[in-house]
Amino acid sequence: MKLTDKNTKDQEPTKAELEILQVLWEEGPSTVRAVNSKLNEQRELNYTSTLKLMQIMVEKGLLLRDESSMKHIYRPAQEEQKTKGFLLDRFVKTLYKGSPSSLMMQLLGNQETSREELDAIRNLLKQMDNK
Amino acid sequence: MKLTDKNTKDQEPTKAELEILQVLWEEGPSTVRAVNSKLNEQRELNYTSTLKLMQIMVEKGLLLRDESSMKHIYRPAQEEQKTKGFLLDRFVKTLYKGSPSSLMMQLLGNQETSREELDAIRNLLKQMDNK
DNA sequence: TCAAAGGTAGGAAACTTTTCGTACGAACAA
DNA sequence: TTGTTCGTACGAAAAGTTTCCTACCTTTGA
Repeated sequence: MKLTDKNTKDQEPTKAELEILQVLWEEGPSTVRAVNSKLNEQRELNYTSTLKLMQIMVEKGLLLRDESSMKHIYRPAQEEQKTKGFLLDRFVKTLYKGSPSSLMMQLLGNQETSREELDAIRNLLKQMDNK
Repeated sequence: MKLTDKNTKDQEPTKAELEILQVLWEEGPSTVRAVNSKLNEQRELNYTSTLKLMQIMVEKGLLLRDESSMKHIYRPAQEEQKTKGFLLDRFVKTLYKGSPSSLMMQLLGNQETSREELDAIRNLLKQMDNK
């Protein structure tokens, strides 16, 4: 992280940080051990590695920590939707010149999308019309 | 890059590498100088930095290089759609459990999407029906 | 009581990615 | 011819990310 970003509400979780956020969004506020256990279902990772990363995330403002008990409880500083929305916007901007329909074209053309998914998208558009 | 990945068709351009790919997709096969000039419209970046990065990308197999002239000509090894499709799939998988409609919901709910964009998406869905 | 288990903190090592300095050859203009 | 410009190659520094070792404290069970 650049010096100038130190206090500027950086956002922008790294890959490993995003993994941790996903666990916390899914499981709710958790201890380091709980998060680490979850991560270890996917890959091997030392307890202190997870601890260190989560400590860094507190410094960055990505996580909040309840220190009242000895076992600290961590939770995301931002809501899941807000963070993912932010990442999505950047993604569309970077790869598709900010055009959602371009992204859609890629997405639908790219691989088979299930009937359910297509219906869900159609309903979504209908709802937009009604507004 | 891990040793074990050295020869395994890595894909997965980094952030800076993606910038270079975007330029080459947009401008067509180019020299390092041309790419660097383009990049410098956005941010300051030394010529040799761009050179080094593009050399690395050749090693990784991300770019191809025509060395027949003194001024080497670089071009992407993969098509734009293929690479972006790959990145998009991973993005959906990582953030939205592989559900395109979830992503859409976020995208459309998140910010105002223009009438044109919505129409384009509707047409896209119609075309899917006709298949 | 006291050893074992489980917790945090902090620093350093290992990797990856990004940036640039330096060396050196080829082309070109004066 | 000769110096300036423009090109590549290479190595290393700088920056960013990830992993883990070690120290040390608290809790708990025998």
